[in-house]
Amino acid sequence: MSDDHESTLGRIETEVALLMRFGEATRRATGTAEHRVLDRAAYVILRHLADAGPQNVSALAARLNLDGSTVTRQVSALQRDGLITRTPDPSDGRGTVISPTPAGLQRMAAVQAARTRLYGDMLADWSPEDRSTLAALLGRLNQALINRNRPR
Amino acid sequence: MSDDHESTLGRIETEVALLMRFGEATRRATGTAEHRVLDRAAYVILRHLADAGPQNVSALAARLNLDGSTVTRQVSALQRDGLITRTPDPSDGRGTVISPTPAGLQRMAAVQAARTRLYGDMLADWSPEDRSTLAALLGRLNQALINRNRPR
DNA sequence: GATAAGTACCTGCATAATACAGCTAATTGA
DNA sequence: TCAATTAGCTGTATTATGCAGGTACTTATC
Repeated sequence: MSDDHESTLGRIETEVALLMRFGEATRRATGTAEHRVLDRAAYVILRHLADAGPQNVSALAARLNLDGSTVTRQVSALQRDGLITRTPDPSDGRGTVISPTPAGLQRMAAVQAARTRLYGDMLADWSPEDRSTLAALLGRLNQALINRNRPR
Repeated sequence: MSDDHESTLGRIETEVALLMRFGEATRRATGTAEHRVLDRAAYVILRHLADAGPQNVSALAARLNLDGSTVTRQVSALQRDGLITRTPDPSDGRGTVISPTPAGLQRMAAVQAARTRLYGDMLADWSPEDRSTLAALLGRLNQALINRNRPR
């Protein structure tokens, strides 16, 4: 347990906490008017549906660390706005499969593009190496978080 | 605007969004019982008081990207629990200076240590270089966020 | 194949953090 | 002196979330 380790971990902890604050503030500031539907988890849901294909509520909830009821409500809102469709699961009468609609994918892509543009602006003076290093390390950090939350 | 840039930025955007979700889930899971006081902004408030010294509500709100009323309530809760003290600002009769109490600093340090330990566990198999690189890049990312929010 | 146990989803509540609007008191500037 | 500004507080609404309970369906056991 060297001082180096401690201080580096402390810095990581600090920076992550700060990043959270900024992320929340940004989400609040940007998501007020038009696409309020994509607040919070909704964007991540559409994102995951686009990435991993249609799936049911439970799978989404497990993947996104959310309660099933929360996902149910998010999905209902998304359906109300025509961004996803619910179809009965042919292999399980209890379940419903959630699929993104073209409009949903479009909306998601628009938000994604806006966010990506935002990062592009902010990181305009970063070297490509630093950018891809950040992406890689964040990916590893998230993987570590996943492994911790799901020791399986 | 090469494809490399786009995809790297996209990855950063993805990973940050995921990190947010995990952070919220973790906070919810850990902060339930005992030190619920340090939920959300409260921890960051104590943290900032410890780092930057006693200051008034407005300064905290500006620094933490929060509404003044939110900070007022957080500070009230912290005072109720004996973690900060309010003293009249000698140089401005309207203001009150918020100072951490020893108990507050202790509580903050305990949470900080727990979080740091958590990161230590998760990043146990990371090389010291990768850790410090992550810390540095997160710091630069936050700085970029600060610069964007306060173009000043 | 009948019944018990488990699962998927939904709904009704409660909670927690937050913002906004409006208020009072104090400061500052003309 | 008085208008404009600022610091902080309080009332109200919003929003995302979890938990508890209910219903319909599935799976396993005998």
